[in-house]
Amino acid sequence: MRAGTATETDCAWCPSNRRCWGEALPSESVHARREPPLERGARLFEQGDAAGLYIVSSGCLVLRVSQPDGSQRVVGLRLPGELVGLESYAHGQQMYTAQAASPSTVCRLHLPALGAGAAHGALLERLLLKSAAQPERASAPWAGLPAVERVAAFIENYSQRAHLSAREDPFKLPLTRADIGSYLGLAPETVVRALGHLSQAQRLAVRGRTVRLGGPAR
Amino acid sequence: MRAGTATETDCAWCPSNRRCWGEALPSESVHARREPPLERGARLFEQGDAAGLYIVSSGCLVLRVSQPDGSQRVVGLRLPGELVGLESYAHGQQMYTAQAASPSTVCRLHLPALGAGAAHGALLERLLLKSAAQPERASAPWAGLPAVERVAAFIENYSQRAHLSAREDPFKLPLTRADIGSYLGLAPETVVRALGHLSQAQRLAVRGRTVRLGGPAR
DNA sequence: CGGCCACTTGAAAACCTTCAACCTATGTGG
DNA sequence: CCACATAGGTTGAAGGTTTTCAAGTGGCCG
Repeated sequence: MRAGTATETDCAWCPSNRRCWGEALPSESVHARREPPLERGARLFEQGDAAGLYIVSSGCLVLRVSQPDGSQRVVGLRLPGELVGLESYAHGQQMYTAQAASPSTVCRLHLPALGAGAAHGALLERLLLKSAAQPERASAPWAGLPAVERVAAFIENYSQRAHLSAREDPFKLPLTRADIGSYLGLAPETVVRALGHLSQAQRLAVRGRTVRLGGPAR
Repeated sequence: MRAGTATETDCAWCPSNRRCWGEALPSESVHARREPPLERGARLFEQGDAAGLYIVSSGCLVLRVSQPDGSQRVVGLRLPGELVGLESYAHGQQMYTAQAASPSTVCRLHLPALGAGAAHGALLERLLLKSAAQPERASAPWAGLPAVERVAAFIENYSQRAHLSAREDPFKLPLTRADIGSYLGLAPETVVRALGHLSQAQRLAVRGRTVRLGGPAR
């Protein structure tokens, strides 16, 4: 799939650096490695691969996640100037598979071993800004799922993010049904009915805003 | 809505710093300003306010965007240890309104004037990691919209991100209908029909994967 | 030319939204 | 302390949208 050799360069010397960084760069500021071109369909990395951060120079990458049930979903697009694989630095491995949707070129950015200190402030600063500007982060993983599953995914996600001591402890949702609906793209009534179904299927216990994961059985 | 006084502190001295940063901090490393507590319903900032970056210490914030048609949508949640307002540093102003869903406390992080150089590498590094770990970025703005609008929003968004020279120029979508559908949470057939409707309404011209924005009229 | 893949179209079924009514909890003023 | 007002929550039925299934078309490459 991938052929050719990678070449180490400084972005300041790259003719297309404005597309990537949006401004002229002082030399020595951003060190990158241009990867061999990706033909249509080639994969830059797979979900689960070792962490690695890239910036798209030309073309277009599609990001896909494999779901537990074996199906795949597209969770993002990356166009020139956008970052690919940033999430991997927080999770230790790639969170999605990146595949070229059209012939593409990318450069690998070497994050100087995180923790090495204040050495590369300028690069970090640029990356942070870019990251903040990035339009999408693995967009709504529940898009396309039936309403019941969307609500279940939301509750599950919430309970993980809130640092709940014991998974069995009941907790209180701070949101109204209308807010949950607005967040998931569902009508409030649908949220109510979905919670009802989940309750009945013993996947969780709901009373008002109080929720407990896993029915009496689990 | 907001009462009390903000107090400048160093996160290293804060009893709850592990919740925010997940590890012990060397003193002098992260300087923050604890804001007065937010009661339920209080707003930390409004969409359009001046840029500002906060970290949630306790409680829960809901992020809402006002849509052109006047309606509001919930686009995100922030729980303790998560960042609020990061996007504002890339866009110059807050991209959403942040409101306390339950009584909450937040600290404001002072990003030393961006561009000031490598001074605060450690903080930048932490922020970048946090940003990469952040589960959601203003999640799918098209959730809940009818299929036709979702597809329209997707095409519009794509054409803006690709740096297309003239808005009238036709361009080529690198994705199949199935991929677009997977991304938007729609069946491929629905994407086809939606494109048909948009074409017929002269909102865009589609032939195969070639698209031109705005009908012959615009 | 044949095969494959993407794309398109139609009809039935499933799902979700909408509308409307009603219920429950909470808090306020009398 | 009770009556009432309000906001959130719940339930049912009708209607619209989307999905699914099935069949057929078109382009590209061996």
